[in-house]
Amino acid sequence: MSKRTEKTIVDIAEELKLSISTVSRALNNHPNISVKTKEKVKKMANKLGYRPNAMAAGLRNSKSRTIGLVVPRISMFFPATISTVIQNKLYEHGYHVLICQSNDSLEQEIALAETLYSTRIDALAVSSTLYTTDFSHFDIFKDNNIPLVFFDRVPKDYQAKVVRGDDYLGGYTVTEHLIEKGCKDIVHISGPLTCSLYVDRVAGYKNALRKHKIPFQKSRVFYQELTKENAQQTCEKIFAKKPWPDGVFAANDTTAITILEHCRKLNLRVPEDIKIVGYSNDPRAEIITPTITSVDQFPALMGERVAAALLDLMQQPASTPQRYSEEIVPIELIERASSAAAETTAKKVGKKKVK
Amino acid sequence: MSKRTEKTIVDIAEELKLSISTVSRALNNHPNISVKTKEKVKKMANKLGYRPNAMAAGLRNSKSRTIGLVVPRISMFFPATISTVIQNKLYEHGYHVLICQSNDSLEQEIALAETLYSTRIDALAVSSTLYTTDFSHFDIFKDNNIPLVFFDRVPKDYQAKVVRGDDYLGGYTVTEHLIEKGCKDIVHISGPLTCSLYVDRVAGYKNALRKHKIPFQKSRVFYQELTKENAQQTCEKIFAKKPWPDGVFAANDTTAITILEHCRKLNLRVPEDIKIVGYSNDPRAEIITPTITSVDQFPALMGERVAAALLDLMQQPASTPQRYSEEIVPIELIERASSAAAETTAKKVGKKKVK
DNA sequence: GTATTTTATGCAAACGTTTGCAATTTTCCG
DNA sequence: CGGAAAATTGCAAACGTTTGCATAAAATAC
Repeated sequence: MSKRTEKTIVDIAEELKLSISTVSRALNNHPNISVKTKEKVKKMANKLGYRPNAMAAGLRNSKSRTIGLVVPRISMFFPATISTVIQNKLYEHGYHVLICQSNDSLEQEIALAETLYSTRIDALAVSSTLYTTDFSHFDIFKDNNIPLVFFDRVPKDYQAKVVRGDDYLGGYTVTEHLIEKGCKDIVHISGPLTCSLYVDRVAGYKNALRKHKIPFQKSRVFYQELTKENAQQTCEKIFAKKPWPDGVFAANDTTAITILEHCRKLNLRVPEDIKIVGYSNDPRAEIITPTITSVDQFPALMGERVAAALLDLMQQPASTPQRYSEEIVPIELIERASSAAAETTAKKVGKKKVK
Repeated sequence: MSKRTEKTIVDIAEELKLSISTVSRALNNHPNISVKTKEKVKKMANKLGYRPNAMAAGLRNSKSRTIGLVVPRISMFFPATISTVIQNKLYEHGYHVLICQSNDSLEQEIALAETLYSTRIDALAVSSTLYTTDFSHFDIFKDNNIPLVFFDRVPKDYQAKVVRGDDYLGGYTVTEHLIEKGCKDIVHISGPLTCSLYVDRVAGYKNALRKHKIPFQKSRVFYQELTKENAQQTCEKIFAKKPWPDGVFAANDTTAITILEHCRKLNLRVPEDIKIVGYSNDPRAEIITPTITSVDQFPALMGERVAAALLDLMQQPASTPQRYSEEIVPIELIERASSAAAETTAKKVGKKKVK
């Protein structure tokens, strides 16, 4: 294999005794080129096994047709689903998506911003690290009029297009739900407050308590990265001394599941002795016994909104003042067995899948 | 914002009254450049907010520093984990990974191969569609000496580097396990035979049966895309008429879970009346009640092997005859409650998490 | 049959790097 | 201090496209 095998439009031009520009235009279906020539060119391109060089084209018109996507991790249900949707949607429009993971490390997120900029992505969508409070590493994109969309984990005070869930309402709804089912002492396991969405959920939690005249107790809220390990530790703390809570609002399903398992070990009955609600509606929530009440955040819908926002921003001329609107994706409480009211437990559990 | 804001090495050169080449070399730490100049250049680069243009560099030396990754879907546990590992590993070495999803559509896979080639990726890793039997759309990569690694769902007769699980052993081990636990009539729900890994698992299943003198019955094997919906339909068929099987070997965990739920509806006790084993060790398998025995395929290890193979192949000069070796990642049966022997059920179930 | 419009093609510059080779400067040594 | 070797720096071409402008060819009009 002698290398030198890469065919270019120059080769096509020579072969056909045409100019390079004609070939380029023919391949791009430029209207000024006659149908006859176009056919000839395309046929020859095929024959020679020509493949366009995206880097050359990209360099020429400073468009990479690639979009950056930064998420904490794709192994988590919620961001994975969103990423899938974004990618498929944008692919339909001829864009590649560079899916990158920050692994919830601010340092990695900063590095990613830098290298993604170097690849001259046409737009960027990001769901930030839990610990990102300063978003200035994304300034480059703004400064250069590169569409920038934040979703799910979004900045608080940073001018940019935002697509997020209704976390205040989520927190409120869950808490009120638990109260209505009879809980008087509800623990909330939250993510760190460096992430605004948890701030909102906590606010919802507090307001629901207030509305129902239940005193808010600082000691009943825990702030932590929502991993299984942390959930286990927190369980130890919660159940170290009585009184035990009769309700738990966990800010994700991994945490809810871990608590459920812990309760099982303590021979606490769920939902009779303690009710549990998670968040995000992870597929595991409806598989475990008892099934866990959770909050659906409609990740597919969010993905579509993000994709639409990206396409929209790329459409409008760079001169257009970037739109900094905020879109809110609805949430829906999915009631399951883990939070059923005591007397209706049997019914509720039996209810699912009534074909 | 007047555009024209993008700084280039030319700007740095002018600012510093240096030549473009010196600037380029300085930024790349070329040994011929004096330390003093390097510092000066880097400082100015910073000051001007210079960011290298990866496309220009890529065009010049026909290296994109980007690697393609094609998987059926990233929302599935197994490929998601592998993708994560590959991406993180390659990122450490300065490569981007374009994670793309074929959505199990051959058509999309072919299109992806084409467009990924156009972006001049430096290497490609792929886990194919269930239905890919003809792999010739990847010929372009081979013909142009672009490293090509297949993993998990790999081709049967196609010259390329391959990293795959030990599916024959997996099928054999699961089947023998069920037999040893007392099953006499084992149904196997397999993926379509267009995908070689299922061929291997079926072979393992058959051989285990033969070894234990259990006749193989064609009607006890089902071939289907392993979705929840298909699993439900197959359940209908299996339990439409007696005798019912006393063991099920499902080729993935989604299927195993669906069967388990179906058995619950039929008031069949698992594992007492029927034992179930899944495949891939999805996190859901150890959350459901009873927990489901499954086969760990060590996705992280596989991801590392794939990443290593990619890096290795990119290292060696294009002239080196491409190595077409096959690496086999081990598997391990993770025994759980769903396949425990009748008499030991209690013990087994109680055993997990004995702190 | 010439002038004018319309349609189709070609020229050449530009995009931002990298790099072989040549040129220049510095260092070193007797 | 002269000259050679070593250390720096610069020139210019190349990577494969796209595109404004100019030109050529064909079609239309008079």
